[in-house]
Order: sequence, then structure tokens, then C-alpha cells
Amino acid sequence: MAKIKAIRGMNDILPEQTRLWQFFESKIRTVLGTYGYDEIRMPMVESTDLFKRSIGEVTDIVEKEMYTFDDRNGDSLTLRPEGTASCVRACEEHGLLYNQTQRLWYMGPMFRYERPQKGRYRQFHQIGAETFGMTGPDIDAELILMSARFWRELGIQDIVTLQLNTLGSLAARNDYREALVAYLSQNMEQLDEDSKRRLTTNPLRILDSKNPQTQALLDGAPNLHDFLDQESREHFEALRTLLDRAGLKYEINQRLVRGLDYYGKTVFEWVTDHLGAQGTICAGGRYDGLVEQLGGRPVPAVGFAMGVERLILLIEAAGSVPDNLQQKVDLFVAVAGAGAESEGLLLAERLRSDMQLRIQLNCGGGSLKSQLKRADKSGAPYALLLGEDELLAGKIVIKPLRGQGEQHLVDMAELTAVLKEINLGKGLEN
RNA sequence: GUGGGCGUAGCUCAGUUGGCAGAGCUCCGGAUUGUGAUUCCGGCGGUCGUGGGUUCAAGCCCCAUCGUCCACCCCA
Repeated sequence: MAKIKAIRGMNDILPEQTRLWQFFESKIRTVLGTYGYDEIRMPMVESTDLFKRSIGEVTDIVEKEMYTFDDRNGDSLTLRPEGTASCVRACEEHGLLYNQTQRLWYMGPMFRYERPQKGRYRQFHQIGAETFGMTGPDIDAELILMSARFWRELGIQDIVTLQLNTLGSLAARNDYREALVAYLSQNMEQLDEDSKRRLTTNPLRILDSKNPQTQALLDGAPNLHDFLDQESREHFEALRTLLDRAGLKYEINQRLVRGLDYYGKTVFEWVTDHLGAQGTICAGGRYDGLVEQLGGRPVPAVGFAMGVERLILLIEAAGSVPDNLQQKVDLFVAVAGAGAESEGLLLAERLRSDMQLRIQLNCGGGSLKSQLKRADKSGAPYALLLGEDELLAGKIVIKPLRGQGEQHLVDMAELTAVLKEINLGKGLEN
């Protein structure tokens, strides 16, 4: 019989990896907490229309990358390809945007039907932050500074850079799009096939083409910033001043446009050259029009999302994986003999209650030799050895596994005190 | 959807002009009656991705197919 395997592009995250994931998530949560952001959890499945109306009908995501299916009622549902649309829907649906501001974050799997490659999978994970009800560049700056703090906490600050741009108002962008199309149409023969296609679907996307010839052609194209409206220009200048005063380095990239239709004014991307072709680890921007577009009253909004798999890869590439991730237990309890086995089980229970220790009990028997092998593998710094002799004498052996040090035979009654003395359980939080 | 690389033990990989299916790690046992991580000895472990073809003989050559990785496209 053929073995059933995981679906292409959907990965199991195994124990060795989940330790790193938990470290990562806990760092991010802590930082989000220091900025006063609240978690929101949305369903992974939404009405297909939600994404069509927010991301944009002609984007690749909607046209060919969504997992869409009919449920038993015949309604068209879609596995979410991103989080912003769901977040807006949830907030609007529950009145969270009515006369108030919100700072929210979410984390979870997203789904896009693409060919998998390094840092890109069909089920991938994002952590996103979305803010609502704030118009000014101060909240833009806060989000960007918060993301910068993530990288410092994760030890990858030296291998990421911030790209910053403003798209201007919708009207300004439309004017610019016309000018760009006019210019490129005059030079049609120099455009590659992909760009010709984008000329009719999403002309702004041509700006970040990887084709050097196309990029050369763009050097003579009209500049987006020459088309900016006054308000967007001032917003952008104010944001730059805030970032400058905070001492944050960035690079203005007029060709940074983002793939989703709902962005306007501020857009930014954190990129790295350590992940092959998938250089973007975090991206976001302002989407003041989206809430209204989805049927709510106009509410200004800014947010970003980061790719967890890519950041995990980057932490590894930076050599910033903490080395104490291996240690998952404080104490290993080895037992020899039937009487000791049941006594060991009860002892472990008691120590977990009394001392909040992480204890791995030897189950399944085996020689003391093999039990100590397991103890070593568990990563525990100490082992307790309980055999028939100790049981009869009311004593127990405590044996250091890591550094030097002799094992000691202690009275069972003294055990808690001795364990406290050697300071088990310290410095284990990641 | 397009292009290229790679599929051999649980993992990492050797495998010569086509001639008995291999190593290291892991795991189990022993050297040491109840002492790990070092050393030594032994053992478990295989549809060589799958199907077809060529051949006396295929892990190796040919065709197809699936999977995987990387890149294009797109995106976090």
C-alpha cells in the first residue's frame, strides 16, 4: 500500500525545530507586549469574496494562488492567503473600529498555491500587526521601530535592511500609473514577456522586476515621487524625521510598490540577502481605504506581516540560535527494580508539584546503563537514581550529568533542600 | 505554469568500464551483576522513489512518472 505523505509545500515542524519556533514566538510576543498590542485570532477559512475584494481581483494571489473550494451549501470558501483582510473583517464585524483605536497582532498559517522553494511554502506562517484609527506618521514609525526591535531581539539586526517608500494617494498613484504605462508603451520592444503582461494587469509591479534590462529601461521612466500629492509628501517627510530621530537606518526605494492593491502612502519592506531569492522577511504599509472598501466606515490603518519560516531560516543563517534550546528538562529520574519504578513515578509527581521542575521519568525499563544514556540524551543537568538499595535505606542518588562533580547519596527527606541548593531550573527560560 | 539539480538504511552520504548492497551517525546488546557523555566488540536496519525497456546480468544505461530542492513568476 502506498504511504500517505504530507501535501506538497506543507511541512511538518518537528521537535528539533519547534524549540526554535517557540523561542522565536516568545521573543516576538514579549516585544509586542511592550508596545501594548493585543492578540486577535481569526478563522483560517473565509468567504472567497473577502480576499477578492481586498487583495485585488487581478493579483496573482487571487487569480491563481488561492485554495478555494465550495462547502456543502455551495458557498465559495478560501483558505486565507494572508491575514490583513480577515483582521479587518473581524474588527469591523465586532465593532472594534467604532470611535476607537486598535493595536492588534495575530499569528498563524496562511495558504498559497505556489511552487515551493527556499523560504516559500504552500502552508506558511505569518505574524502580523495591524493598527486602526490612527492617521499620522507616528503610528507608522512605531510599527517600523517595533519591527526593528524584533530583529535586535532575535540577533539578526546586522543582516536585514529597511526599504521605505510612499505610494501617495490613490489619485496620485493613478496619475503615475498612466505616465508609467505611456513611457513603457513607447519602449515596448525593450520589455521582457513578463513585463509586457504586467503592463496591462499591474503596471506598477514592473518597477521591482528582477530583469536588469528592464531595470535599465526604468532609469529613464517617470518618478513616482514627482506625482505625489501634498498630504502624502508631508506624511512621508514626517515619518522620515521620526525614524531619523530614532536613529533607524533605511533606504528610500522609489520602486518598492508591494503586491497587494490596498496599500497607499507608506510602504516598507525588511529584506535580507541571506535567503536566496526570497529576500523579504517582513513587509507592510498603510491601507487607509481598505475598511471602507470592505463595507465599513472609513478607518485609517497601517500594519505589517512577517514570514515566520523565513525568519527562522535567517536566525539559523545568522548563527543566533541559542545553545540552551537543547535543555528541555531539569531532572531525569532513573529507576531500577519494580519497587523503585512505582516509587520513582510518585517522586517525580511530588517534585513537579513542590518545585515546578521539568522532570523526565524513565519509562519502559532498561538497564541502568541504558537509562543513563537516556538521561544524557534528555539534556538534563542532573539525574536521580533510585534502586532497591536506596529504597530500603530511604535514600536517593543525585548525579551531575553535565560538568564535573561526584554523585551524592542523600536522605530522601533532604532531597528537596539539596535540589534547591544546586539551583535547578535557573536560566532555563528562553 | 516554466527551467535546472537530486532521489541508495531512521539521518548524512559512498558505490569504479554494468558483475554478491556499503560506511559513518542513531538505536539495541556486551566488555563493566547498579553508572551516561570517551574507547573496544557484536547486532537490528534496504521494494536502491515508482513503472516499463535494453542486457546473460541494471543502484549504474534508455523512456515515462512521482517526489524533493533551487531558480523564474509571485510573495512573507
